Amino acid sequence: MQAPSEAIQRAYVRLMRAQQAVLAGIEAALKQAGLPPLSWYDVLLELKRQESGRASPGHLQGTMLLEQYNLSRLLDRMQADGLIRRVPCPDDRRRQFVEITDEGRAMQKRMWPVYAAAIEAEVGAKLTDAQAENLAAILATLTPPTCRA
Amino acid sequence: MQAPSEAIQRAYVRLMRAQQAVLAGIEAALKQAGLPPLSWYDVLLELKRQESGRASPGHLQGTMLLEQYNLSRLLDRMQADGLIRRVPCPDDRRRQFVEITDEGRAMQKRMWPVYAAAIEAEVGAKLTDAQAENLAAILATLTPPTCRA
DNA sequence: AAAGATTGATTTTTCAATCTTA
DNA sequence: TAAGATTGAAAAATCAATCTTT
Repeated sequence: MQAPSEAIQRAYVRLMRAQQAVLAGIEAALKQAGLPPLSWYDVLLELKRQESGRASPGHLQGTMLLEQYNLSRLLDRMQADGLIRRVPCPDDRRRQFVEITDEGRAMQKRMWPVYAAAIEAEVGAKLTDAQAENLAAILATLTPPTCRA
Repeated sequence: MQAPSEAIQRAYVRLMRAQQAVLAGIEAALKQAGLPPLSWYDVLLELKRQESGRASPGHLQGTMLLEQYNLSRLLDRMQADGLIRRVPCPDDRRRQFVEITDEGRAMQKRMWPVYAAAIEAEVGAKLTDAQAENLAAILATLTPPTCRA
């Protein structure tokens, strides 16, 4: 058995706790404002970033570290709320595109101020920029290259 | 609105991604070994750490950052599997103790090698001890004092 | 009324297929 | 057969009460 060092164990536990605390604060702020959960924002932002306003489910899955079936149902809910729409892909009819709607763009704009304020409260208020740079650099080592923001 | 700086945003995103990647790796290792999820381990370890082998649900809730109703059902499942047992509290009959069973202790011992190897693979192999110390110190700032391992 | 814990109903996630096209 | 995506059934998480004791 490979026993992790004390230092590694401490870092691991704090990674879990810190993320949970930050995430809980942010989800609570969104809910408090009557807005949808964070995963919806992630999808909206990723689509909005594309010139075309579209991305393949596979791409979303990769950037969001989501299971396929999980994404499928997330998109169901977002489509039911009119924030995205599924568009068939002419080249390969197994595939499709997910496209952000005007309502989706409006929702992203509406969510950002609340989200930004929550990030500021949970992280910005507690770390200097130098600490944040340092933190980001170390954390990058723990994440596969493809999902590094 | 308080816009978080670029540095803060980067750190925030990487915190989310890194935790998710590490956690997914660990849960996968446990499942692969036919063991219960990580939250079960957290409960077992916290109980084992107590001299009496007992803790109040409120204490578990605090150390694990769990909702009350959520913990209640987690304990149901663990009790059904014989890993813990609920013991009435004589002083205050609203309260109770959660007590680890011999089976529970055995399960904790069985889980640790797999868990340890996964922490080593996900974190230990990617960070020096110095980086881990650094990381832990910065992350401590983001977590309420009560849940700092 | 408040604290500690649980429960019913609902939503979300997960697992294990399944369906369609390449 | 494999890739891309979805689905039914089961497990877990969530919300809004509820129950018991203080």
